[in-house]
Amino acid sequence: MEFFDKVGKSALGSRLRLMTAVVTDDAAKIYELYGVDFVPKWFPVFYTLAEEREITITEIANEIGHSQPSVSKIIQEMITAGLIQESAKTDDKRKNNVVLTEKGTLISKKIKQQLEDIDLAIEEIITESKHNLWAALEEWEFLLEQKSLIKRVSEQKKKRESKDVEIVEYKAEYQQAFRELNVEWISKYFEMEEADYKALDNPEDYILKKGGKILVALYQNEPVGVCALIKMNNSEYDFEMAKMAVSPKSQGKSIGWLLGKAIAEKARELGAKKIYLESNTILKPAINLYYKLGFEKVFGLETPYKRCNIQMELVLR
Amino acid sequence: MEFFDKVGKSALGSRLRLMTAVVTDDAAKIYELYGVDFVPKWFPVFYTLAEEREITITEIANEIGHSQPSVSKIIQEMITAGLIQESAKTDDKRKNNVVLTEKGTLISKKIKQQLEDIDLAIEEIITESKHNLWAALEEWEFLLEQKSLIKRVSEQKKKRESKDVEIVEYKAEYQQAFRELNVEWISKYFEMEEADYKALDNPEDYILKKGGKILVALYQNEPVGVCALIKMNNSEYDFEMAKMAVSPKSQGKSIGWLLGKAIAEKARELGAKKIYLESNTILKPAINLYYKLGFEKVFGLETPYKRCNIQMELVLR
DNA sequence: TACATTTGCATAACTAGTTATATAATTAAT
DNA sequence: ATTAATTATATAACTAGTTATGCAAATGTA
Repeated sequence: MEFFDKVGKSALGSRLRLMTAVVTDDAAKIYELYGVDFVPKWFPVFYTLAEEREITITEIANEIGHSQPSVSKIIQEMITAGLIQESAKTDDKRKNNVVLTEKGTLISKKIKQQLEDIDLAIEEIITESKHNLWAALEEWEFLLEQKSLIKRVSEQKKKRESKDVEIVEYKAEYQQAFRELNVEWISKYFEMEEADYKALDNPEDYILKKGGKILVALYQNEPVGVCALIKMNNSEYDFEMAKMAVSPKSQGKSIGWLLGKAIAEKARELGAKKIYLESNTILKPAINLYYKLGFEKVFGLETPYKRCNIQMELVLR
Repeated sequence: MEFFDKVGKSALGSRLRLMTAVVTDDAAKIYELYGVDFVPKWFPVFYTLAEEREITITEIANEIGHSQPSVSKIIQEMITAGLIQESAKTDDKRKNNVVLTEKGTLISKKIKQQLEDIDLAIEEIITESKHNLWAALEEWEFLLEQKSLIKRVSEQKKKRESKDVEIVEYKAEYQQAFRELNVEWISKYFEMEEADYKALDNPEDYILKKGGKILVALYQNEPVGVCALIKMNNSEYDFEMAKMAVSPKSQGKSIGWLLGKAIAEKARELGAKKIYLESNTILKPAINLYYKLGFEKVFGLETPYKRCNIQMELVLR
């Protein structure tokens, strides 16, 4: 199909579907060729029964990777066709154990030769081809089990989008964004406090002039995240990382991570050995981010904020 | 899936179906991730429209390998969703040309980034894997186009079955089979003639004692095909190949071919340079076989059989 | 030019799967 | 010993495709 060369790999699903149709269409013709009264979709169920003697419907479904209702229907069809029968009931009356009938066993023998021929035919194609479809499917089953396609795509998305994120120094024009982004999350989870208003209304005086820094994350030139480094009066810590806020609309672009990294770098540039932060454990994603950035729990410093119930530090190196 | 290791390659269809399901399930989630109001099955049609501007339903179907009704339904859904519209009718009033709406064009742009991300994610899997699924599918499409799976399987079947065919010399116990197999086809297509009865009722006297030979094809120890080499009174030919008959139930096992080859070999052993045969052109598969065995048309010999309308010879070397 | 054939599309009916849900039997927990 | 939760199955409704078929328009042909 020329189409697939044009579209690219994102049409993998369509390409697989077409190949599946080609193969299963021929499967039906193959049973006809061998004069066996058999429907291709029965095969996985039938095979399992031929191997396992006696087995429940749900067990078959798990074995062959179908849904339970699918197997349930197939079983009914095969009972009608006289290939299988319900076996002597077990003690568990919910279970519907099934076994091959005599006719079923006969067909199973008849089919054996056919399966070998198919095996050889497919083996022949594999020999003719450079890329082994069977082995590729096996590998893909494993790789997608390890990390699903949606996970992989979402990682690509993040990677691409975080490339479009730019971290810049605070300018007066970002004051409104600095205030709004912080007010948004603080008032959502807690209540705005005196110290908040001071810093957010007048970052120039309350943060920058005291020797602090503010960084802004721009996405498509719009400020979508902010974070401040506030000078502390403390022998152990030079700076507190605070007022980190990321617009909910821009989540999933690793903006928090990029801001945190940049702030730590900035603190290092300014000669700090350790930085400090205060937060609250109900902010799970934030706490998670702090751990990822390398922060560790500490105890005992005094704080003007009611909402603080966890304190952390990051040793810079 | 452990199941597939057990079953073997004949479950290729099932394995493909499962992989298709895994991939297309995630496809739906991917559109959700990107906040696009879009159904995965629309994609091939949508892509074609985005590329080709204006195109008919049947053309799309051919392009993407779907059936026409499938595209027809998808088009209807996408019209309802406002992504495409019927374009200014062409002069051919049967045709239903469709184009993207403005909304459609917008989504097409929005989707571009997404497609690139998917492409990269799949590329990543390909890099991680030893066997390239995408390339394998491409190759298989080509190889199955060249020779379908059913064709390949049927060749395997023939190959295997012809191994179980044994060509043996005539014995008295095969007289009944020799007669019946021949009577079956002769009386089906023509009428039994005087010369037939003589040879079939008493091959010992009429064929063997005159220096001829009869070979019998056994399949699972049952006689399923016969062929005679009859001594001729002719300066040019030593033998006539005649009374070849194969049981209709045993067709497709190359029995005719094996008998013919064996008869030619036997004639060579007996010192013949050329052998001769008579037949009728309504027996197309037979004539075909004779050509395959190397026989060529000749003209002019006299024959006792009414049914003869073609004469052939095989030069032995 | 009239009639047969072909083409493009829509619709209906089918297929092989799915998810959602109901029911009965069993097992676990109080 | 009840009651709640879980398990095994069946059934219903849905999905994404297929073939079969009918109709109207266009094309080919005697």
